[in-house]
Amino acid sequence: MTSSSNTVAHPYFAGALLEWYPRHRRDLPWRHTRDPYAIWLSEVILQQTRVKQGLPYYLTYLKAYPTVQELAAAPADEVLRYWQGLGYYSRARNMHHTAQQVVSEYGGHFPTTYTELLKLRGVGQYTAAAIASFAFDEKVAVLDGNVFRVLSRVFGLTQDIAAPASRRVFQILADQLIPASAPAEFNQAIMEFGAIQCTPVNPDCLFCPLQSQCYAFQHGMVNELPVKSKAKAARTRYFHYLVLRHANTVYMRKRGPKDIWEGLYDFALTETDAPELSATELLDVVEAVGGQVATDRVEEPIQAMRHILSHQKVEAKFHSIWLQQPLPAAALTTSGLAAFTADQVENLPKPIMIANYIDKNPSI
DNA sequence: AAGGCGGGGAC
DNA sequence: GTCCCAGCCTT
Repeated sequence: MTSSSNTVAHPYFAGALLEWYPRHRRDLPWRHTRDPYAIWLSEVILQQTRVKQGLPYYLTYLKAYPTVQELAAAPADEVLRYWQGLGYYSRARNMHHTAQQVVSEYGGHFPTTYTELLKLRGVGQYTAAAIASFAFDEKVAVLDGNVFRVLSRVFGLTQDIAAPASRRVFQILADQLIPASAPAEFNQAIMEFGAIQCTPVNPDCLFCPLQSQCYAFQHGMVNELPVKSKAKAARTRYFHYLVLRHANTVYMRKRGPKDIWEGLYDFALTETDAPELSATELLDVVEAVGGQVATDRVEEPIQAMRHILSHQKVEAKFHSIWLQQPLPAAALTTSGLAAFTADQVENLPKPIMIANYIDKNPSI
């Protein structure tokens, strides 16, 4: 615990935020609804995602699936296809599962309390608090990256915000600060304040309404707070994609669990510990999936792409390979590959790197 | 408690 | 290059 003087709730904190909010808030579509479905949709999309990036996806989903019933009834691949490019794809899979559960077990109506919302898949403490307060006016404080930062600076909390154990301290403080008269407004206000004014870099302290009560500003520690331990370095992986083609089809396969891009489609793949893959090894892989390389079209120029994720760097090489014959049925079962036309490929959910490769090679 | 899981934008 | 974003789930 920190010294008690730092954690005493300031009487003017909520008031200052609630005064600031209506004068600075952005006009965002999910702020015009009390529909728990729409609010849930927006909150799942905005997990670890900036408003600017998530906004078009929100509009897309609400148009494609205006109600939870329509989302529940949609094909899983279609739900995932709309998510393409947004990342953290388990959010889309969990969202689909929860939509079906809300329809089948809750009669199409979302739970109305924090505790019940927390039981839904893909709904954690933040999202449950957001829905409970925004849709049902429950007095429960949200804790997201913005809130951690604002509270850390204003109240001088030096706990590592990356450590799960620190959460308790921030939650207790936030629960003291949130006013019973305006829980939804307070939650919106503190997050918006963090996103617009109390930013991670170059916060606008000069015109900050909390300046006089901000521990970090008064102690010259704005750039020191919040304390956050560094993420460990990303590992590098070497992917060799075999873009197997025959006639007007290309072979793709759905990626499995326990690796990146679960449920998305890419090509036949072999992974190595080093950047290189010899021609012999390449042909071995083609053979392993039951392919016979056409003698006159062994390989087009190899294309290379690099893709950066938070936790991995993927260096991919694409080998375009024309097959003499379609892959035999038995090989398809073993490899998980299936033949798709260009139109079908367009509608498959794909990692952004694969989508980019296809865009650069329109012949597929 | 720690690790896995995306992609983009700001600096 | 680094950091972080309206986090959640699994181990």
